[in-house]
Formats: sequence, structure tokens, C-alpha cells
Amino acid sequence: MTDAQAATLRDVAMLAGVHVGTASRALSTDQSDRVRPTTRKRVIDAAKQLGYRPNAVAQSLRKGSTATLGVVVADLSNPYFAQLLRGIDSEAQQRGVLPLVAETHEDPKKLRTVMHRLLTNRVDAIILSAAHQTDESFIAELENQLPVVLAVRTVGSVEYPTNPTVHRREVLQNDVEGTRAAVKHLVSLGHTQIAQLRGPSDISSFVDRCAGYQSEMRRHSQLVDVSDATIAQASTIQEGYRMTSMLLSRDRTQQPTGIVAHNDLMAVGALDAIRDMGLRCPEDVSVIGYNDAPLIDHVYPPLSTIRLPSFEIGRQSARLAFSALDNHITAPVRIMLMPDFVKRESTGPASS
Amino acid sequence: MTDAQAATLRDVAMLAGVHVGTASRALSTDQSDRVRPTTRKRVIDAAKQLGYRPNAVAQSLRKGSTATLGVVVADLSNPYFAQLLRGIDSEAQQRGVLPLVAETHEDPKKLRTVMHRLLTNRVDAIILSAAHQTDESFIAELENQLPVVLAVRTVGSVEYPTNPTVHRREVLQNDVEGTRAAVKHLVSLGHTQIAQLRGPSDISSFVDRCAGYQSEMRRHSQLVDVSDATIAQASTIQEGYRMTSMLLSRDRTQQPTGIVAHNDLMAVGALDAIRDMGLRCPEDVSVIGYNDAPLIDHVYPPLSTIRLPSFEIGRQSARLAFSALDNHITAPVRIMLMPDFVKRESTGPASS
DNA sequence: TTGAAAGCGCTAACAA
DNA sequence: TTGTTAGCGCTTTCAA
Repeated sequence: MTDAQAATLRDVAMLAGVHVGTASRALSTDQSDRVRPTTRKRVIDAAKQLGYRPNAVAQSLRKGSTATLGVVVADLSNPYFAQLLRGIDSEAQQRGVLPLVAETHEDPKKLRTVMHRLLTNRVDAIILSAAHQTDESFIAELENQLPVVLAVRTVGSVEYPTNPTVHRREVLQNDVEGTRAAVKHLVSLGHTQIAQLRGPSDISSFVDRCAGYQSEMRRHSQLVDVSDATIAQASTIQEGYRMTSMLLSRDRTQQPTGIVAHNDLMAVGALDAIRDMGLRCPEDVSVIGYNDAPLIDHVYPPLSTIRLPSFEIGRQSARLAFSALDNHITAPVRIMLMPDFVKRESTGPASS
Repeated sequence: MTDAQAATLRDVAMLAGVHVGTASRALSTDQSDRVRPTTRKRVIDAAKQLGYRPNAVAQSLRKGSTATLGVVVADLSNPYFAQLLRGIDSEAQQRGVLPLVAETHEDPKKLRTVMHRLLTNRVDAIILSAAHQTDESFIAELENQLPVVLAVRTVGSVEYPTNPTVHRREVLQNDVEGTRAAVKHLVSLGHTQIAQLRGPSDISSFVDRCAGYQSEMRRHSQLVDVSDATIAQASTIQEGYRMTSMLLSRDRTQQPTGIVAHNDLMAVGALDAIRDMGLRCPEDVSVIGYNDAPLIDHVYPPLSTIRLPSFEIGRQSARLAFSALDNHITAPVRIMLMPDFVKRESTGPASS
């Protein structure tokens, strides 16, 4: 398939009748004024004529940086990923930086493998949106090899957003306020028996969503938390279904009329379970999700949920990474964005 | 953030007391038997002690290949992408190849930009799943720079799967048979007035879905095609809604009782329109989508659709790319996979 | 303003 | 089995 060898800078220089060093300067953005305009034109013409394309590999080797950014997510099929990457790319593109994406499948071992690959490829920095609580020391090691930005998830609990203990570079969304808003919404609809569906507690988002839920529950004396003690193995439809089925097969007085799921998929499982138990949503049980995934406004009934500002998180993460690269700053930063509550039809007045 | 300089092969060689060439051989997979076992052990120990990580950039420059594969899609948020990439990665990983993903947003100009980036980064091959009909000559140019595999979409119409005119390397899914199956299903339910919702005709998938639809329609003398002449600007919920609204506001005799949408999103738009017109699905109008997107089994009513074998397309595409790389084969290949029809609740007997 | 030359880190052909 | 050497394509310092 491959035809002629690609033209190198040597070829361009020869055609233009200059030395390769001169050609390099002529074609560079920041040094091109150190070459006579007429010469520069000759070089540029020669390059065009030969279809010259600089070899990024050689540039990287020489410069010691690759203009490349690792993006690590747990699950490529999680819809927030596309938005996150677009946010990242919106910053990366103007800088001429190429994002390399990798997936961990929520597997700490895979995270290490993937990081290995990325480091071998000499990415300039990493945006990590797949951290588990147990990865803390691994990430710390990583951080003194290259700039790391934690996106969406962090390590350790945020607990309260005003907590000033900031350890590293991270761009988060306020999970605590997110589930708080969910509980507040249920309170405003007159619900008193409420339960949460907890996602895996080795992921900071779920830890904080749990914290937000519980702290808001405590604020209202009329509320009773009928959550089950179990935690989902994975934040899937199946687990949401399983947990909700258990909740709804209890004695009537122990059943929730409002459910706060830690993500949309578990909420969808809850909707299925409610229907299968012969109950109706929202007449008998209200359900709230988290993320505002695509099509989640088209499930039945359309799901009330919390919208994650993924694009913005991506943008800010990339900015943070680049500023670390430019300023060699080592100071910790935490950017905390606010989620939006989105009211749809899966929530309604409490049943009496 | 960056601490000590990363150890190079020189450092390893010095610590092991051997020459850098020997160290290189000791650490390589295919040449390591050309070095004495005891020496090799010394080198490996030294590498471990220094935390040596080979510099892929230097390797690439020297070897003339980057162990890198460009993956170009139109839309990262299209759920089939994650599966496609996983299929690709399942092959790439064992080969030590890193996929670089890029997005075109269905913009031919962006396609060119993105390819430029990828070529500058010297990817070894490209899997392109974002081709438009107008990109034919551009792709032809590309093909004599590096191996290109077209995935999911091709250029030009497949028309009939038995058509032997094969131009290049491609892994497709049989769109013609897909929509045929959809029409057959509606026929079996007694529908006679049927319409399709056409996606943009600069994309081969939609051209073929249209061809499959029309050819199957012609096979049944009782059928009447009441499709509108318009074609969607984009395959979105909004366009599906708009087109269906038009269809359903016609005189009763010109209305479809069965709708074949060219993808799931347009089908969802159709469901919305049907409801807003005061009609019911499937009692009044049946709807079939295409892709089997996540959550599409949870819209209301759960959508009958055609499942796209994205993972398998990814796998085969990667294989094709690698075999092109290994054998320097230039022979055209077309792999055509079959889609599955998935019956759910959006299709039912024709209304009388 | 331009040329010369070194060298980024690695592999592989050749010699010993 | 190991050492030596050249050089992948580029940028950048130093001279001229």
C-alpha cells in the first residue's frame, strides 16, 4: 500500500537549496523570523511541492515532549465520556495536543497496565477519570513522574465541599450537593420514607453521593431513611433492579416512597422493579437518577436526574494539565463544579 | 511535578556493566536469546532497579513504525463507538498497539484535519468509520500512504451484497439485509402501508438501508410505500419527530401503519411524534429502529430494532489492518457481517 | 542570516 | 556472545 517514502526535512532543504537547520527554522512557528523572508518562501514552497509533513516522532524525541495527553476512563460506553473527551479536546486542539484514550473497566490492575502503556508512550500529562479509593499511593507515585489531573472522581472523600484539605490537581463535580438536591426535591413533594441506591464505595463519586444524601436526610426531622445496608456491586440496571426489589418486598411501613439512585442506570433498574412489583412510578414510588445520560429523558417515565457537567470538567481538566506543564506548578488545585437538578416525570407527590 | 530524569537504556547498560547494544538485545523479545543468560539477568535486574521504561518515541523513530493505530469516528457519543473501539483494542492490545481515536463530527473538512494529525503522528494504519460519499478520492490518496480499513461505512453503495465490485479493505454490516428484515417483520404482522425515515444520503449505511427497504418493498405486491420524499438532515430525534409528524398529518389513506427508521434516534423521534398526535405505538403505528443502542430497550415502548455487531466489526477491522501491515497485501477485502433483528414492543399487528 | 554539528534514545548491521 | 557504529528525522546551540 505504501508508495513513495514520505519526504523528510532533508529533502525539503535540498530542494530549497538550504541547510536542513535553516529549513527547520523556516518552517517553525517561533523561529521563522530568524530567516530571510525570501529563503523562507523557498523552503515553504519546497515543502508544499514535496507534500512535506513533519515527523512528530522525531520532533518528540528531540524536544523531549510528545504533545500528547493521556485520558483514562473506566468505561468508554459511559456516555459522560464522550462529553468529557470533547471538553478536553476543545483545549487540546488549539495547542496541537493529541489525546490518547484508554479504558480500565474499573479494574485497578488494568489501570496500572494502561498507565504503563501511556508512560512508555511518553504522554506529557494524564487526565484520570477512573480512580478507585485504593489507587491513592499509585497515583501519588505517578504524580512525580508527570502531571496528573483527577477528573470527576478523586481519591478519598470530599465529604464537605468547604473542606480545605486539598491534596492534588482535580476537577470535580459536587456530588454532595447533587444528592442533597435530590433529597430536597423529594422533601418538597412530601416524601418522608426515602432510600438511596448506593454505588460501589471504592469510587469517590458514590462515597460523596452517599454523604450528601445522608447529611440532607439528617436535616429534616420528619424523614426516615429506609435504605438497605447493601451496596451495589456495580452501578448497573441489574443491581438497581435487585436492590429495589428487596426494598419493595419489605413490610409496607419500611418501604420507601422516594428513591435516590446513585446513577441513571440503577434508577432504570428501579423503574423496572417498581413496574414488576405492580406499582407505579411516580404515583407509588418516585425515582431520581444521576448523570442525565442520553435517552434517559425517553425511558418510561422520563427520569428526574442530576446533570453532570462533563464537557466543562473536561475543559477545565485539560487547562489544569497544560498550566501544570507550562508553569511547572506543583501546587494543589481543586475545581468543584455544580451539578443541575433536572425535573422530569419520575418524581411526584408522595403517596399517602 | 517531574522528579528525576527517567532512566535510559544507557543507564541500564552502565549499571549492568555491558554495552548499550547488549542491553537492548537482552531486553528485546526476539533477540534476547542472542545474549548469555547470566548477562541477560544482570541487565534485567539493572532495568528493574532503575525502574527503566523503554522510550517508545525513540523506538518508533528507529524502527520506522509507531505501534499505533488511528481510529476515526464521526461521533464519539454514538454508542456503537465504544463497542467498536473495544473490538479494535482486543486485537491491538496483544500486539502492543495503541489506538489513537479522533472524531470528525460528520464534517469532511474535519476529517481532513484529523487525518493530518494522525499522519503527522505516524500511525501505522487507520480504521475509518466516518466516511462520507464525497470522501472517495481523499481516501484513495490516503490509501497509498498507509493501510486504511473502512469500518461500518464505506464509500459508494453496496447495493446488493452479492455485487462483486470490491474496491478496498472494509468491514461492514449488511445494511441491505437489515432493513429487509425490518420490512419482512412488518409484512408478517399484516402491515401494508409502510414508510421509511431516511438518514443522510452521503453516508453509505443510509444509502444501503434505503436500498434494502425499497427492494424488499417491491417484492410484496400488496405493499404500498408511503414514505415522504424528504431525507433527514441528520439522524437525530428531532428529525425523526419532524418527518413522522408530516407523515401522520396526511390523509388517512396516505398514512403508514409501520415505520422503518434508519436508526434508533430517529425511531425515538417517531415514537414522540406518534404520541403527540394522539396515536399509540404499536396499536396504531409500529416503529422499528436500527443499531440497538443502550437504553433503547427502556424507551416507551421498548423499541424493535436491528442490532449492529460493533465489537465484531472492530475486531475484524483491526485484524485486517494488521494483516495489511504484516503482509504488505494490497488486495481488496470486504467482510460483511449480518445484523440481527430484535423484536420488542414497538411493533405489533397492523391496525385495521 | 545561514551553516555545521551534536544528539534526543534506541535498534540493527557488522565486526570482533 | 558482545562491542562498535551508524543513523532514524528533527531542533538547537554555536560559529561563521
